[in-house]
Amino acid sequence: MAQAAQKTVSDIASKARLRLWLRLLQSTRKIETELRDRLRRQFSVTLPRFDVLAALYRKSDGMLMSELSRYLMVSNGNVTGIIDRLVIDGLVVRTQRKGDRRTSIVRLTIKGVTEFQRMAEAHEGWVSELLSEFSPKDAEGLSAMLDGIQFGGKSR
Amino acid sequence: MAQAAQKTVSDIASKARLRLWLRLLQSTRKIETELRDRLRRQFSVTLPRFDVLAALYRKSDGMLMSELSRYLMVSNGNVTGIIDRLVIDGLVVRTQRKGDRRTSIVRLTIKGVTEFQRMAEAHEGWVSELLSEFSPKDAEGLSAMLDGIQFGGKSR
DNA sequence: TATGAATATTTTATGTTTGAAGTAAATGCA
DNA sequence: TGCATTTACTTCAAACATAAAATATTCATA
Repeated sequence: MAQAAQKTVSDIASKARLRLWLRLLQSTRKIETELRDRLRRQFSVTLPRFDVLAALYRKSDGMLMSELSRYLMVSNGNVTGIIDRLVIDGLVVRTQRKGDRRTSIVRLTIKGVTEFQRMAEAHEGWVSELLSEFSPKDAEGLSAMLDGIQFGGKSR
Repeated sequence: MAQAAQKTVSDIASKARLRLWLRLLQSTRKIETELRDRLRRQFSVTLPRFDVLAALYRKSDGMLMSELSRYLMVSNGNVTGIIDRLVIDGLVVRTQRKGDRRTSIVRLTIKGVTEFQRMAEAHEGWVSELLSEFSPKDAEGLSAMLDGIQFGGKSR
C-alpha cells in the first residue's frame, strides 16, 4: 500500500521530467532549424561548420581536434571530416606541433576570421530575436537553472 | 548619445540570450548523447528510430509520413529512410489508404509495440534520472517557460 | 472534362554523425 | 631499454539529415 503510493509520487515526478525533456528537445530543434536555414540562405554555410568556426574564433591560439570534439560534443571522426572540408575552403589550417607528432593544432585563417565575424553578428541578432520573449533577467535565470545539467562528463 | 546607450542595453540583452541559447544547446546535447548511448547499448536501437516509434506509439491509429515529419521536425526525405529501415526490421508497416493513393499510413506492428514498450519504460527512468535535479514543480515551471518558444511555424 | 496548381511522398546529391576499427606516436614502467 | 598501454587522430561503413528535384495523385476551376 505504502509502496503503491510511493510509486505514484515518483511516477508523477518522472512524467513531469519527461515533459520537460520533450519540451527542451522541441525548443532546441525549432531554434536550430531556423538558424540552420538562415545560415544557409544568407551565408551558404552549414550549422556544423559555423559551430566549428565559432569554437575556433573563441580560441584564437587554435585547438586540438580532441578539444573541438569535446567542446562541441560530437565524435572525433566527425570533427575530422568537418575540418577537412573547412581546410579545402581555406577557412582553417592545420599546423604541426613540435613535441607531439600525433597532434595538430587547428586555427582559423584570416579568411576564416573575416567570414566568421560577418556571420557571428547576424547570428547573435537572430538568436536574440528568436529568444526575444525572454528578458535578459529571465535569460540569465534560465541559463543558471540549466547549468545544473552537467552530471560529470562520462569518461569514454 | 541616446542611441549609443540604447545600443548598449540591447547588446546586453542579446548577449544574455546568446548565453541562454548556448546553454540550451549544451544541455540538450548532453542528455541526447547519454540517451543515444544507453538506447544503443541496452536495446540496439538508434535515437531517431526510437523517436519515430514513440510518435507512432502515441498515435495507435497510425500517422502519415508528413505528420511524422512535422511532429519530429525532420525533413520528409529523412522520414522515408528511417521508416524504410523500420519496415525491414518488422517494427512498422505502411498500409495503403483508399481514397488517396498518394499517402500511406504508417503504423506499429505488434512487434513494434512490444519492443517500444520495453524501451519506453527504461527511457522514462533515464530521463528522470538525468533531470533529477529538477523537482516536479521546477520541471513544470521550466517547461512552461519554454512553451513560449513557438513563434508560429513558418510556412514553407 | 481538361488542365494547371497543390499535395504527398520518394529520389538524389551532398554533408553530417556515429561507433568501431585502424594507425601512429607518446608514455609508463618492469 | 623493451614493450604494453594510452593517447590523438583518421578511416570506414552504416545511418541520419537536409534541400532540391522528380514522381504521382488529387484538387480547383474554367
